[in-house]
Amino acid sequence: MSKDEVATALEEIAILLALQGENAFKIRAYENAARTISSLDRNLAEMVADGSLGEVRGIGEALLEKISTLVTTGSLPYLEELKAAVPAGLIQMLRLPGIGPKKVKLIHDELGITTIVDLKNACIADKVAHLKGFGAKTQTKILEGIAFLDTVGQRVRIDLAWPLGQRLLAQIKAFPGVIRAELCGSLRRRRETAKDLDILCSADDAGPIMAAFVHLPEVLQVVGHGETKSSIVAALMLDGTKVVLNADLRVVKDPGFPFALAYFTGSKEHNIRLRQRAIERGLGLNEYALSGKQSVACKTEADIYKALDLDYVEPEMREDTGEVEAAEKHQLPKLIEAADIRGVFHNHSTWSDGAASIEEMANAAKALGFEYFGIGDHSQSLAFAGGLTPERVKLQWAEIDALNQKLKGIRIFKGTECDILEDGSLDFDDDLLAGFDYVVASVHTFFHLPEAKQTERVCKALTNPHVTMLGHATGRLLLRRDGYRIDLEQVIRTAATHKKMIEINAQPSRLDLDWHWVKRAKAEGVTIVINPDAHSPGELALFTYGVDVARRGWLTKADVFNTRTLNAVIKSLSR
DNA sequence: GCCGTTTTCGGCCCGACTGTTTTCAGTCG
Repeated sequence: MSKDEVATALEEIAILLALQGENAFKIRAYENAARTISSLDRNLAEMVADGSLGEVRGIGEALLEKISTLVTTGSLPYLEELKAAVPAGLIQMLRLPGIGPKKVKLIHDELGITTIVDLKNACIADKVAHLKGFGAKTQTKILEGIAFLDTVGQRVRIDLAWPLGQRLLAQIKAFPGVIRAELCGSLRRRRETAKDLDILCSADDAGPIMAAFVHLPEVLQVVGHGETKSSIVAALMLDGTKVVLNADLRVVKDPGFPFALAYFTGSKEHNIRLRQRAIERGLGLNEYALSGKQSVACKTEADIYKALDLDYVEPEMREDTGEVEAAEKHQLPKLIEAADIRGVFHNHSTWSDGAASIEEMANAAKALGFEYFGIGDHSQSLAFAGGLTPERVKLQWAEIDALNQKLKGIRIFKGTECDILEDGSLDFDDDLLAGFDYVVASVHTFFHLPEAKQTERVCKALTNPHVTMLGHATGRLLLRRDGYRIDLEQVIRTAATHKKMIEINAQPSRLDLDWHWVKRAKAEGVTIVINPDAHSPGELALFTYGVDVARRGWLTKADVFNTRTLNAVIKSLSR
């Protein structure tokens, strides 16, 4: 069983225990273990085998045994027993806003309800309002929640959440009396998806700001309206997609702004580490202050970290995956920035399934400030995407040569996104591949292969001397489709051995390689390349989402190939 | 269920808001 599968199993245990009314700290132990396992940067099976898993913080005797069983046998009797004891419908109920494990348990124990449908009927029959701790409002809230179940509370991709967040933020900044305002939460940490928007502002008088917030034009529903905190459901149409997200606004006094900013940026796990650190120093940290016998004045977040004897941690690294330790030892990397990117390689034109000519794409790349730009249209077997035959490849090369004569200030590279065939061979023969400046090797077919076969297939492609980089390593589509099953550990090692790069595909629906694995790839010495996989001029700008992933994966400018100068890239590709 | 220079028991981050309650539990982040 893979790391992610083990983590999912542990999360499931935590949820099932909560529904049984177990001790909250026991539940947290499972939640923590799930997170710890998914962010391990070593092979889990190896750690089970050599016993080093038991040395990991948060993994004690009981968890070690359960994880070992999961890894070696692929299942866990304890989990199966829990599942058998808890109806699946109860887990669905947890998605209802304002409804947690305690209330779900009561609904089940008192009314024998096991499905959402039964719950809805019980609410309509006015049975739920009479439960202890429930009332008419809770019952109404449950019914509203069921009606919204399919639209609200779902995670949303960052490229959709970000514009909605910015739109709300801009209006809040314009409210009279607002001194400072910022997007916090997972959006500030640049997670690939968001469940809600956390917005913070400072002002002397919170009342008018709360009132104005719940009346913004994007408000679909007011969930809460307190003195300093309000929650809304906000909606916005973006390119034909209706984006619906919960948004919370908190108002604090301006001197407390840095504390609140740190607090609401999270992650929760990172905050807990900071607070524990404050306690060790005889201080207390919350969203208002860092204080002991007297409060420690902090003008910025950096001051807070300094007061805790830590270097400043960029929001993207605040996941409690080693950043606190690194900040203590002054070993945090200086993260790459969008401005460091000098060009991109994996892009499409009308030669295959793109929407614009090579010239239009190249000019758009130049307008973004890029020095070089690579076309990597599809290869022949991908007929549905207009894959190029060898004959058309040569015609395309001639066009690129002509454009390189004509255009100034941007160099176009001849590339291909060459399909990896089922057996791991490539879709063009070696002679043709040798004629490209670079080759992106990608999987677009046979997603269903068993993990070992898929891994062997991709690793074989990586041994081809003409391959430069691996495209979208898992084929995942965020919130829509899991990636194909593949042992990324082995893929990364193979890439390292054969000196191949791995792409961070910056399409917001992909963001593949995932940041957890980016960290791992860096540790193995693999060079990363950030590509927008642009199918139109406008999509070139998506590369910044790839930079976000790189930052979450702790990459510096030096770790990323396309931060290099044109001359350095030419030199490297001609080897 | 985990952890330990306060070490094998008794803690485990903490505050806002809501809805239910006459002082608080549950939920959320």
